[in-house]
Amino acid sequence: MDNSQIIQIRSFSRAVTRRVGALDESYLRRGRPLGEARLLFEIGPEGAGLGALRSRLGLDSGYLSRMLRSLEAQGLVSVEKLDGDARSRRAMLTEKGRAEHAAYDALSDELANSILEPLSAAARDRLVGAMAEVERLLAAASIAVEEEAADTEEAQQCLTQYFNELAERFEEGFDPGKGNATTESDFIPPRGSFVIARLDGNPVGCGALRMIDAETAEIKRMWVAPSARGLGVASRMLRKLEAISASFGAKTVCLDTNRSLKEAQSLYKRQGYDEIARFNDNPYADHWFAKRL
Amino acid sequence: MDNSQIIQIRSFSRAVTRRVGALDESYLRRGRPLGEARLLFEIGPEGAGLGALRSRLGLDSGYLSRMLRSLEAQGLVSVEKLDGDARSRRAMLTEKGRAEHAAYDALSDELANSILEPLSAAARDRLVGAMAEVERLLAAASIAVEEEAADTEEAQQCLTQYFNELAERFEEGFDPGKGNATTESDFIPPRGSFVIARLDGNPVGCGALRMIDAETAEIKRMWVAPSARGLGVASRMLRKLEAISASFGAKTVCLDTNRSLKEAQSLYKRQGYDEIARFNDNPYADHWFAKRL
DNA sequence: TAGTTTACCTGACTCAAGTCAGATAATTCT
DNA sequence: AGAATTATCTGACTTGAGTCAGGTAAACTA
Repeated sequence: MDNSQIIQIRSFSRAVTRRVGALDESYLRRGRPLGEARLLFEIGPEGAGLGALRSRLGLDSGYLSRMLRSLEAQGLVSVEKLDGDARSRRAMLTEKGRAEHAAYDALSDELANSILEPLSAAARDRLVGAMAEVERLLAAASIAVEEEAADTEEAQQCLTQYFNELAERFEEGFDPGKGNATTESDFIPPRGSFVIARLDGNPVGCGALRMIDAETAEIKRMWVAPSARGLGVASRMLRKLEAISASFGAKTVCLDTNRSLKEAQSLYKRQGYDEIARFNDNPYADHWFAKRL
Repeated sequence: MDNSQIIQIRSFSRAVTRRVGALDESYLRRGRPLGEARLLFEIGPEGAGLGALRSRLGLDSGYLSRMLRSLEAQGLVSVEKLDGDARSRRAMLTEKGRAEHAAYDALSDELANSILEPLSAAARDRLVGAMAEVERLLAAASIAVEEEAADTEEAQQCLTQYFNELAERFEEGFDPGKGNATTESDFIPPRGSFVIARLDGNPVGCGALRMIDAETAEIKRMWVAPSARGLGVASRMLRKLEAISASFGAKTVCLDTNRSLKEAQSLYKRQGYDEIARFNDNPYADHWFAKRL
């Protein structure tokens, strides 16, 4: 690993916690413990269930309860029984609580503004652009690719989005039923596998493989959500699927793709796949690739 | 102010404290209170005077003392009388303390590495580049331009660097004495003024003005340290000097510049200065500018 | 040389943050 | 119906972080 990159990251983290970290401390500035301020902020104008608050803020139930009593005593929050379940409760901001919430909001805006204010318009654009880039790439770095079952609701959501996109992009349209001998039951180990890429728990991509014979795996269903493209998610999924194929005994991985999926073709070439002759009768395939593991 | 920029900054700060903030919490991971860990880290392999530690970490003297006793008890730190002054003391890491310091260092590296690891080489470059840009522009945003006396040691250091640079850049060389009727005593209010731009307390630029008659101010000594160029420091100093000029009753601000200082000329034009006829006999001046306030 | 200042230390405190072991009431399971 | 589970609450605790009011010895100042 490039050492100068590590040094830059450490330096960045120091600089940001020093300069932008002040933004967090602004919560403190309204004469309230940080914990209560965060809680007030997290409850928000719409209110929130106590369970959700506990898990989002990572609080002990006793601790949460005590802080809520304190906020109630300050007249900022009311806790009401609501749902069908009379055990679970919901915290809501009172009138005064909403005003307080708005004040924190204004403070945060003000602090963000104080960062922009000294800069020229051009420098502001550059700063905001670079922040967006950092945020996006930090998100990319926290994407995890894991083997999962293909029949869960989330897997199905990925596949639906994948099929919708194919229908939109293929010149000839796309009908999932047509000439498609593969089903999700092919993606169950050890005859196949299914991976999902997740960002903060939410699926942002999927990919599948099935063994077409003892030494050959076929990659299918490679899809990345539009919001996560350009971050290397596809190649990470591909590498994961190749590793799984190898563990199933595959010596070769092959796949097909449509002429309209240009990015996919260049990805496969970049990852060491060579174009080969047609090896199946998929009516939507125009190019066929293979790679020896 | 552009609201989408403020939203981006707030979103950035949330993302960064969540993802990189973990880097700070790594200090906690060695089963030691954060305060002690920070202190250990700040003492560093070379050791540090207690006064320096107090000011750098912003600690109460009693608090520091207690933490040092605790680190001593753990065998990580020794505190010795050293300098001439037998009251002041110096904290040094023991052998064990240095090992602990190195362990924190390795932990930070590891965390930085864990951010890079999932990314492709191209994405790493982009992330690190964007981090450098953010860091640089956050620094720029924290630069403060203030009116100060021109005869302090720091002001003199700025001017020395300014003159050295002129000597390097002017084709004809530069001799501060030659044809230079202006001295620092001209930069004392209300006949003149001097501003210094500081980043974290360190001077990174200066500029001066003197009134050449009741309604005309002249800008002199505009200089920005190479490390702080391209961040809009010069235009901020210029605006500050114009505001001061106006408060002294000036209706017009004028200045001269050498043909080799291209950035300066474009800055003045950008800021609304028009080129005018020669108004002084400065042998190093090739262009003359003026702006009505 | 006596008084003041400085650099550090000690003890006694406060307050925030968080943990843990039950208690209580509603709900679900058998 | 009775037992187990769940969502929340209460009380008793620990630990960290930090403040404040002195105290001591060395160094400076008039």
